[in-house]
Amino acid sequence: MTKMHKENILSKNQQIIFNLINKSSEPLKAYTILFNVQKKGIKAPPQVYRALDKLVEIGKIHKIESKNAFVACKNSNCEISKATVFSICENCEIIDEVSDVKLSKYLSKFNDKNGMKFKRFNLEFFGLCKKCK
Amino acid sequence: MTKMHKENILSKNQQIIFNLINKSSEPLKAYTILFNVQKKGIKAPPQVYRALDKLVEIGKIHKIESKNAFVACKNSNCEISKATVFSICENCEIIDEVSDVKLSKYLSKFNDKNGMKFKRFNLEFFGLCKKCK
DNA sequence: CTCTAAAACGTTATATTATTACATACTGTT
DNA sequence: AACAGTATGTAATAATATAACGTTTTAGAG
Repeated sequence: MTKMHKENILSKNQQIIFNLINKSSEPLKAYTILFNVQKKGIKAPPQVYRALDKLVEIGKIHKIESKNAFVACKNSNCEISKATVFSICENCEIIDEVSDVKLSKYLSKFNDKNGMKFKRFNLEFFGLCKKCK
Repeated sequence: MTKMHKENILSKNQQIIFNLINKSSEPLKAYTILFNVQKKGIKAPPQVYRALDKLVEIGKIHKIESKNAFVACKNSNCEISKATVFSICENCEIIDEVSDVKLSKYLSKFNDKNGMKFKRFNLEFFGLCKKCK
């Protein structure tokens, strides 16, 4: 018998905000999201941040820390939400989630010299994308 | 003849702020820095942020993106300021710069499938440190 | 030395990002 | 129905960061 997964049905606000992020071609910032969902009744920052926190927690979206922006996870409902790798173009700011199993495994297995056991990591690569170089 | 290095003499504000960060046992946030250097005549946020930007640029300090905090570089005046790796304890928030040549080389050589050439990366590992686990 | 361009500085105001605090409502058990 | 846990709505405010000025200092070039 395979491991059961909780359905992770999204609440109303979570669904609205996830839909917006998911159909966006670029990472969205919290206040950009807020402006775009006000017509749907989400009027205040805490509503947005609470939904974002939850969506990050369950792996539906990721936060690009260096940009304070959020993207939908592209990796099959994100089994690897605890192991994120992004590529960021320093010119046009286009951001992609890097899916490299070898890299992810390598990093997931990494242990430092202080005997610290890592549960999670976030890696952000910067450079110039094809178009901008 | 060996390659010449610019001295990178710090300006007054840069030196004050670097000294503070360098002697701190933990990452410092911009406004914590501001409060701590007001007696030295640095009174406004832009003065702090400008110095921080410069110090990051020349590799004397690094920004921990997930914490909006700054630490002094521990790697011999930081030849590798474009390739940073940190370990962060999720409980006590202690942060260390990870110096693993193999890891750094592996990541520096990494190229993604979109033909993007990376110039820089930042990796943040999260877990529980020895004490907290 | 003097001129100049770049870097650094000082200051005010404001923009952007994120949280606290508290009251209310919904959801899924027992 | 009663309860616990999650989600919601709202107002206020905290924390982080930048814009836009004008001035001063620094480091080289001539």
